[in-house]
Amino acid sequence: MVPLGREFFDRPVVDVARDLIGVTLLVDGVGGPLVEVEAYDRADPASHSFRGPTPRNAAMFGPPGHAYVYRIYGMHWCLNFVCQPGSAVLIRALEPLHGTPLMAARRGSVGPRQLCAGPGRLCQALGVDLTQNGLPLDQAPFALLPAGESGDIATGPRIGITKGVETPWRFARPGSPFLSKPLR
DNA sequence: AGGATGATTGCCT
DNA sequence: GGCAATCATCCTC
Repeated sequence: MVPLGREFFDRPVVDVARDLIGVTLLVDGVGGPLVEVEAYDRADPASHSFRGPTPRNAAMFGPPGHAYVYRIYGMHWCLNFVCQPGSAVLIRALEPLHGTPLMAARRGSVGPRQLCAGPGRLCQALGVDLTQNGLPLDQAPFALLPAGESGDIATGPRIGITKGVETPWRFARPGSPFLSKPLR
């Protein structure tokens, strides 16, 4: 198994995204196995990095294996894992397994499948905001635990974008009840 | 300096 | 299924 340090992330972003399915993400001990992610890279019109570095996307051009957090629609946070320069993996959904009472307290009264199904919901459940932007993923508050077994992985078009809509860079555990949207 | 937009979510019909 | 919320960012003038 490839260790989840810098060398894991210093690879083509699509390879990293695939390999992240099943990896357990914890933020201060709260989290679970990733079931849905998306890849974005420098040559991709849907990516924040497409038009080059700016203050907001600076972390995307920093070292691999760090967090890139940004605010979307003026109200939600989205968490990414930075790979090679200008590329990152958007963390879209995970299976709530560790610290679920704290997740529920943060998310309000929603069912277990709604705790971390979507990038904004996941950040709310795990307490992610701008204070984690740029932090290394191999140190507290983050922890990444290698996947146990590599099950099936489905691919499809990414969600919520208006450019690059055909690019099939969404990766998910097929049939998982914890996805933001179903994917075969 | 001004305005359109967004890697979303939840509430309404 | 449709649409409002809500505001920092970034493009255009």
